[in-house]
Parts: sequence; C-alpha cells; structure tokens
Amino acid sequence: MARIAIKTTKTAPAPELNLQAAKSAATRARLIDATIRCIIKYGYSRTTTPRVAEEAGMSRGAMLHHFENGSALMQAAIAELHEKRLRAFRQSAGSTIHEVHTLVRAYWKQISGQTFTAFHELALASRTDKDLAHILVPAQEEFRVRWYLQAIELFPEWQGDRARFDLALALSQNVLEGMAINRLTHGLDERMVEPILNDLERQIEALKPLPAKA
Amino acid sequence: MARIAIKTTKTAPAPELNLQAAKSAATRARLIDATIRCIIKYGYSRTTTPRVAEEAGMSRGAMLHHFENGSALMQAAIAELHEKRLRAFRQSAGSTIHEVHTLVRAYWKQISGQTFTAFHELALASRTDKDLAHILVPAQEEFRVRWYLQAIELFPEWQGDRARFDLALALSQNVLEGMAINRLTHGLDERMVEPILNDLERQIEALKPLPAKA
DNA sequence: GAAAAAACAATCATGTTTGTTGGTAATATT
DNA sequence: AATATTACCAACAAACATGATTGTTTTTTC
Repeated sequence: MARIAIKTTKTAPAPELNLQAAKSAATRARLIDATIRCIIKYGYSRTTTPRVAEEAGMSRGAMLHHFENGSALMQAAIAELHEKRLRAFRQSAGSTIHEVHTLVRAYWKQISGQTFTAFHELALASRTDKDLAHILVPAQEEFRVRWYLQAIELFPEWQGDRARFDLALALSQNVLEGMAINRLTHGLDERMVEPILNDLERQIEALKPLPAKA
Repeated sequence: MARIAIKTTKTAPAPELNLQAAKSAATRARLIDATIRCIIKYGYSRTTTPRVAEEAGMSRGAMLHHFENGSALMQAAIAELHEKRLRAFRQSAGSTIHEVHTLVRAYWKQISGQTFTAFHELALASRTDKDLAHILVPAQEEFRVRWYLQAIELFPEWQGDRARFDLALALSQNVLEGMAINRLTHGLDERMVEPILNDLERQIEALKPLPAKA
C-alpha cells in the first residue's frame, strides 16, 4: 500500500501531520460519537464502557487504548457535545435575519434535537455526581455567557433597559427549556407548543423598547 | 408485656387488626422514606438496595423480607411520592384564596421542594427505562389530569375561552417547571425568579376574561 | 408455655462494570 | 529490511449490585 513518508529533520516534538495519527483521530471520533449516542439511547448512568465499545463496533481494549479510562472518554464526549452546541448556536444567531420570531424558532429547533437531550442527561446526573459536575458546569456557564453576549449583540437598541432585557432572556430560556424537558419526560402536550411559542414571541416583543417609529 | 388478644372464630383469612402488623407497616414506611431520600441524595441510578438498607438503618435481608425485590420497593416509593404530591397539591388549591398570585406562588413553592426533585429524577430516568416508565407514567398522567380539573374548578368564569385557558395553564406549567429544573441543574439565576414569577402572573391575568367589572 | 409465624440478619451464587495485563497485527522510523 | 511504535484484541481480577438461601430472634396464637 502506498505510504507517504514525510522526511523531517528529527526535530523532537515536531507537530508533523502523521498520516497514521489520522486513523487514531478517526477512531477517537468514533468512540466519542458512540458515547453520545449511548447517552441518548440508554441515559448517562447506563452508558457503560462495554456498551460504548459495542456501539462503536470495536473491542473494549481498543477503546481503553485511546482513552485511559471511562471518565476520560466521557470528558471528551462532553467537550464534543459542547462544541456541537456552540456550532448550532452560532449557526442560529449567525443568520442575517434578526427577528424575534426567527430566533425563538431557531432556539426551539435547536433545543428539540438530541444534543440537548444528551446535555440534560448529563446536567441532571451532575446534580449528584460531583466529578461530573466538575467538568460539565464550566461548559454550561460558558454557553450561558455566550448566549447573553450574543443577545446583547443582536439587540443593541435594547440595552437601555437591562431589567426588561434580562427578563426577556430569562423568560425565553425557561419557557423553551421547560418545554423541551417536559417533552423528554412525557409531560408536554404537543398541541400547546405553537400557542406557547407564539405567546412567548408576543411577550418578548412587548418587552422590547419601541424602535424609531410612531 | 401486655398483649391484646383478639378472639376470632378461626375465620381463615380474617382481616383482624393485628397489633404486630403495625410494626411491619412502620418498617415498610421507613424503607420507603429511605428510598426517597436516596433518590434525592444519590439520584435514581445510584439508589441501590444496599444503600437504601443502610439509609434505613437495617439489614438488606430485612428489607427483602418486606419487599420481594428492589423494584417492588421502588414501586412503593413512587406511590408514596405520588400521594405526597397530591396532598401538597390539594393543600395548595384547597386554600380559600383563589387569586392567581397565591396559586402561582403555591405551585412554585411546591415545585421547589424535594418531592419534585425526586419526581424529576424518576421522570428523566424513565425516558430510557421502560419498566420504570410503566409504573411512573400513570402517576404523571393522573397528576396532570387532576391539575387541569382543579384549575377548571378554580376558574369557572374562564371556561368560555378554552384556548386562552389552556394556554395560561400550559404556560404556567412550563415556566415554573422549567425554572425548577434549571435550578436543579445549575442553570437558574436566582435573581430572575421574582421578575419571572411576576411576569407570569401578569400574563395569566391578561389571559383571563374580564370579570363583571368596568 | 409450646408451636407457628413473622421480623430481621448474614452468607452465597450470579452477573456487570471497571481497570490492568499480555499478546498480535499493522504502521512508522532508521 | 530491521526495529520500534502504535492500533487493537482477549483474558483477567477486584469491586459492586442483585436475588436466593439459611439461620436467629421476637411476636403472636392457642
């Protein structure tokens, strides 16, 4: 098989692009994806190392070669989930349209996906698992900060009344996440989704300061 | 020790009030309480039979004498939690004051307690644990139905506009439960609780049909 | 007070999860 | 081409949870 040999003047820790390290990266990615799928399918507490290995279609030994133990893998999976979430978030907010309606729907769509499911599994587990909390809470905080900063950027004209701005944000967050979580736990009447979303939008518009208009 | 002997004409399965059966009932109650405490302290998945026995201060053998297996105990604990919830609910709604403000605060207080924490632990676990879902979902449904019926009873004048009535209920449920769950998972800014509650109340009042007034 | 039953305790066998270790095949380095 | 890494797999031992079994101490009933 054609191998590509890269000549390097033995500079010790040279960040050369080893073409076999790519394979390693690929299997690591497979393992991380499998972990996320397991969290979604089985929940956090039933995401065991044998199950992840099976889901990834490889031996547990191989898995422990790439991650020194189960928590290292979980940590990597959390990092990946965090990235996923931020990517989806940037995509939503990066649109050219900055209407309340569009943004509410975008966040609702995002929060209805499986990434949020996985995150909530982790978030609730971290309530009683301090080790997990240790690695999860920073990600949660970063997300919220970015959320807030992004919102400020999207609605500069609103910064005159921070109280009402903060209220609109907190309301949105709690209504939407509340609905998403209730949906996960057999507690959401799907027929009420549209009315609630519409009402939330009206609510936010009402909190917005009047633009340069009559 | 003074014993109270009850004479019975050996009717085989006579439902006589054995005074020693009371002890049994007491230990069963201790076990059920211990189970609930464990769910709150350790989460559902870490609520194991040895832990419950230790929390109850008795041997695991004793425990398995009163409940044939772990799930039987869990089932009893769920039933007890359900009763607790219904009692708290009746107490809230049974007040003489039927103002929106009072009711919102009452449900918020109720939902801020540990019973709700335990219930949410179970609810999320039941997403991936079908056996658990089998015994939990009926309780959830009963609670929601009672909630709805109670609300109808409290606001008879509102029944002319069911769409707005349903919206007010769904909104309340999702906002309050959303806040409660976000609080459990390091996601609630406590400073926003009051503003959100106030806004929710205004919102509900606005949805209410005008009473016989100007 | 003796027989029967129930409350309680301790131990055992089984299955799972976890991290470790010894080994094989593929790839990289010289 | 020889050697050293690296990916991967299989087998293992410790820890833990589960339900079953056996034995002991109270209560109850007659």
